[in-house]
Amino acid sequence: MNSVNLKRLAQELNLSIATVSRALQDSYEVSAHTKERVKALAAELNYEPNAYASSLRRNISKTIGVVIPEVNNHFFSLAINGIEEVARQSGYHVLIYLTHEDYDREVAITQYLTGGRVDGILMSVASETQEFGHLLKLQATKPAIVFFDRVCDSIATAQVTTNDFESGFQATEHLIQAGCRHIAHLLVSGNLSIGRMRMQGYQAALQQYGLPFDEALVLDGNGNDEQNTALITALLTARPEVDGIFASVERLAISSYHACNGLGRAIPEQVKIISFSNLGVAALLDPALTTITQPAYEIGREAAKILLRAIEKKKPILPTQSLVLKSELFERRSTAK
Amino acid sequence: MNSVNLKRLAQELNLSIATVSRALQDSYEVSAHTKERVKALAAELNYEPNAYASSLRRNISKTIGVVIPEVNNHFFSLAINGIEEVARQSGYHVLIYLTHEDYDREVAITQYLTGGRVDGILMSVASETQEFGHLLKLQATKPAIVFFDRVCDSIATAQVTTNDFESGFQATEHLIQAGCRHIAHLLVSGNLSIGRMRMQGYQAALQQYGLPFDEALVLDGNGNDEQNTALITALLTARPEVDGIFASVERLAISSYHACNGLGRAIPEQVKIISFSNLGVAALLDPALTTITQPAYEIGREAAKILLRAIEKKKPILPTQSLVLKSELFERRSTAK
DNA sequence: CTGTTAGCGCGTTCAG
DNA sequence: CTGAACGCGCTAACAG
Repeated sequence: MNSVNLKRLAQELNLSIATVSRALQDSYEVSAHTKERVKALAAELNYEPNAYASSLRRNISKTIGVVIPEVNNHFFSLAINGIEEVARQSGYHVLIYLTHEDYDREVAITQYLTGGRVDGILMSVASETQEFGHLLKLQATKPAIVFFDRVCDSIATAQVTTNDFESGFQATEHLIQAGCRHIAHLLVSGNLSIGRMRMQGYQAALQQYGLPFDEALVLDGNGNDEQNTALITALLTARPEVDGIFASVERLAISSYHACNGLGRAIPEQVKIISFSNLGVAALLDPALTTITQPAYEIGREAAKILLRAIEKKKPILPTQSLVLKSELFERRSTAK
Repeated sequence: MNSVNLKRLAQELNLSIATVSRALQDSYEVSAHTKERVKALAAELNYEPNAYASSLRRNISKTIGVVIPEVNNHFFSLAINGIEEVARQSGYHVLIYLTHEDYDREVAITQYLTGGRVDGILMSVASETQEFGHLLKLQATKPAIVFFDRVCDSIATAQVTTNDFESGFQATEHLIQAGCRHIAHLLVSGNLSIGRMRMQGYQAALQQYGLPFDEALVLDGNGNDEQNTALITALLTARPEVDGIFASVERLAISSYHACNGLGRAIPEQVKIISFSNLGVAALLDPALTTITQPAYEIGREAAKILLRAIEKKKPILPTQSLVLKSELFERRSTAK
């Protein structure tokens, strides 16, 4: 272990530990001269305070935990980016935990976090999670929580989300205005709040434009890519009138792309595709795919800001601090019509 | 703060703090009966040990730090996945720090980590980093370090890398065997070890197959996507004989793809492209792009395993424990010729 | 088998 | 302005 501690500095300078401690904290009750001496030696010996001793004493860890389903996803990794940025600026450290959409892991993780390891938590709940007892238990102990993207309404705290209903509406409207009359919707994990909201936006748009809602045009793409492609191919074969596809997640847009290519349906002449882009891939796939992008980086930043502000002020986080950011509909370079 | 601590348990059970502590650790010198009583109450009150007190006392944090350039990258996020997996299994926590390829941040981060916050560090050095003083300083204090992917040879420790020279050779050979005679190489950050190795593999393959090395066919793609696309377009225009492109990173393969499309060069009939895939995108772009994929997840796992094993055994990490994993050349579904 | 004691390194009284 | 003393919650050595 690193043996450069306050005691060592105090000995070398013939000062007491208390004075050294105060000097390093720029306490007003220490002479400028001693401050200089102390800081000089600290720098020379590469003194770094022991974070755990400090945390133990002050009951503050300067650490936040990020609990997310996975990291290998454009949305979440951008969010982490934003979180880390804000945390670093405020001198906080970031612990990361992946649930892999597994309920049991989520419970185990929240249990660790009860132990005072973190001052606050940023969380996106796993798709499997249906019970929220572990979150209530967590809330009962110290750490502040802010949910982002995948929220939990049972807990009274702030949430940072995107306008999924509106975006779903907008996406569908985009296809309708482009001339589509038979629009399929590919959703994922009906269990997730975000999927439901997007779906509702889809239905609302259909209704507003006087198009029928046909349940047969809604697919649940829970399988792997091959299975999804097969499902979509089957749908397009059975219902050749489908002229638009609204994919709730990017993976399904890619499967749609392959399905259309396989069937020789031209994109976008015969079938127009619009998709949420959480992978950042579709934008590169084909200029003809229109994407809706969540402001992942900003979501991370804003969620972290709310959390850190609450921690620093030692105030509870209120649901009224929730934020809804806007996704951006991104139409690729105009396709040669 | 959570006031369920050993003292509280001890009081309620009329036992000493020490006994409660031992019981919770399944010490052999505690009666089965008391163990039961203690554990029952601990479970009931949701006792979770204070991690910092324990760390302070035992001088072990059960935490590792991961220092990487960015997280929004298929390679690094998969690596984190592997790291988190191994860490979780061994009861370790994972702190994450992003350098954004910035030398000063890297220095600041390594300085924090001197403070005993972590037992070990997994690191991929920033592309900007040329001086390694901060890493030497870090090594002088406690934490064990293992480098992965972007290594630092000045530090005597284990590294987990991929066979970049061989892969570069193999990629070039693949193009040659497919009939290419004028192969361009797109590299990135000549400063990075991995880029150099791939480039050397390229040169070695050319030599072995008796093809000339033409420096004009090597581009450094450090700009943004548009700039890179322009550069490649210029190259392909100036040197129409180019019939193969070996991209060192995926971003450049995508730019190549767009450049070829812009010039009306058919892929793969006129130009064959092969690329390292660190984004996981190219594989979806076009079946005609052949990719070389680093086993990112395994790299993360193996690096973490080496690190944790050393920590647990309290033994220094030797360079001889280094590992070289193999990248996989992944030829997409045979393109209809 | 259990209790007492002594720190880990730091921040914060309370005295001077 | 500085020092002595205490305790955060936990573990480990030493007694019994």
